[in-house]
This record gives sequence, structure tokens and C-alpha cells, in this order.
Amino acid sequence: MCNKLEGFNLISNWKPTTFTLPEGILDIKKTFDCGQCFRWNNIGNYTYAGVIGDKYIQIKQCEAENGLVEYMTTLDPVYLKDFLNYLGINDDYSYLEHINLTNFEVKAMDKGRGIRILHQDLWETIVSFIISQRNNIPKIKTSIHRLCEAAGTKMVTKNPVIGSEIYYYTFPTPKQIVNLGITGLQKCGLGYRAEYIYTIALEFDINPLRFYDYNNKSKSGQETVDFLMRFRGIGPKVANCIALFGYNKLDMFPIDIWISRAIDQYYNGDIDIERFGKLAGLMQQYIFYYMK
DNA sequence: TCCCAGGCTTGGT
DNA sequence: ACCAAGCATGGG
Repeated sequence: MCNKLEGFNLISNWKPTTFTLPEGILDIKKTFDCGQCFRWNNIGNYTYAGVIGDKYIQIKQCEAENGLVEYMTTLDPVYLKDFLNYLGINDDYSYLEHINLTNFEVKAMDKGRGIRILHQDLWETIVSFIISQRNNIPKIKTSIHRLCEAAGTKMVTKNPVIGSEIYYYTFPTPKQIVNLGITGLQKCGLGYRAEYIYTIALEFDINPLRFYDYNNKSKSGQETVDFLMRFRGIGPKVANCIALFGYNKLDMFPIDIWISRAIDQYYNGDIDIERFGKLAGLMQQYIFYYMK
């Protein structure tokens, strides 16, 4: 039984909000460390800190009791419903329980149990996964942090008890990135990806609805991927990641170096993704997490 | 020094 | 349609 408040008192202009879920539904460590998001950090004491939109949030996961897990957040209760939606708690993951899985898939799913596919901001997801190409996760996180410092809006949340302040940055809007310019982007360590991001920031700023249009349920994952791949710097893998993580097209199955290793190692070089149906992306996350 | 990282573009067959 | 090289950057 963990001390629920220990390490979870950095900020106090919040009304602590708690919620409970059955064990196995949400594991925040797996969810935030599985490579789908880059702005959540482990700050100790089973607590993660992150930024969603203009809000700084801490969440702590406690040990299960009687099959239930308690979570504490620093988020005002009025936002709890939105936060649960962000965490993907409303998504039905039962489909994978009803299909035949290989021994490897059962092992991967078991290890990854509790991973949720987050409902992240579309623009942030587009930029993040353009940065991710030919890059490793620690450096992606560093680059994105530098980008937020350079072009995002600086925010502060204050602890009136001990007087300390926590500074954080919103993820820069398309316009903020355009204003930063290509050279400003390159100073964030983005390398050749800087011009890709600059170009798509111009497009997104001019016509955001062109992008949000694919949030519609009538747009398939493949249609979304085809649209995204028309932009310079977005190929099949990045497009699949944006469709899966930014548009929540849960049937998409991004193939990166780790997944192709799994395909070589456990599928004799040939995987049938159709078996996973509408939750192929979730199985992809289990496999990715297993391989890492 | 070389190798690798949640790949993509370009230019050759 | 497929293949190889080049690409910026930073960590091991």
C-alpha cells in the first residue's frame, strides 16, 4: 500500500481528484512510457507529470486493493470526464479477448496489460511523430521539450503553501511554429525535420479544418493515412502513427524497426494484421512494448 | 570512431 | 515496383 500523498503535493492550487478503475484497465507507467506520447515524465512516487493543452497535471497510481486501483490527479474535478476520455478509458478493448492469439501475442498482451491508447491533440501528434523519424525516444522527448520552450506559451502554477512555482510550456500552435521559423526550429535539434514541420505548420495554420475533417468516423484509417502521406516528411510509418494516436483510428498498425523485428522473429516475416481487426493498433502497442 | 534511433526523400534500376 | 544512399542530431 503506497503512501498516497507522499510526493504528490508539489502544487496545491488544485482540488485533488480521485477515481478508481478495475485492475488491469489503466497502468499509467506503461501508458506513458510505451512511446505514444513524449511529454509525460515520471517524477517519482508512482507519479507522472504532463501537460494537456494549457494544463499541467500530475497523476499518481496507487496499488490495487480488492481488485480496484485508485488514481489521484491534480486536475480540478470539472475536467475529470475530459481527462478520462484523454486516457481512453471509454474505449472498448474487449475485441482482442475474442480472437485466437498466438502464444507470443498472449505474452505481449499480458506484459502490456493496462496500456491505453491516449486521445492526444492532433497537431501535437503530427509534429511529434514527424520528429520521431530516425530518432530515439529520449531524444524525441528532449527535442519536443526544447520546441515547447522555444515557441510554446510559458505557464506557471503556484504552490501557495511553500511558495514554489512550477513553470511549464504549452505545445506551440501552428502559428507559433511559423513565427519561430526554420532556423528557430533547427535550434531545437530537429535537424532536417525542421523544414517538414515548418511547411505543415503553414498548411495547418491556413486550413485546420482540412486536418480535423479526418476525425469524422466516416473517414477510414487508410483514407487518413493517404491524406497525411501527401505532406513532405510524412511516410507510411509516421502517417500510421498520426492516424492511430492523433485521430484515434485504432485499426492502424504502424510498422517501425521494432515491429519489423518482431515480425521477423515471431511471424517468419509475414504477419496477418487483419486478424486484430478494429484493434490492430492496440496489439501493435502491446508488441512494441514487449520488444522494447 | 562507429552504430543506432518509433523513416523519408530522392534518384537509380 | 523495388533498392540504395543521404539525411541532422545526439547518446552509447
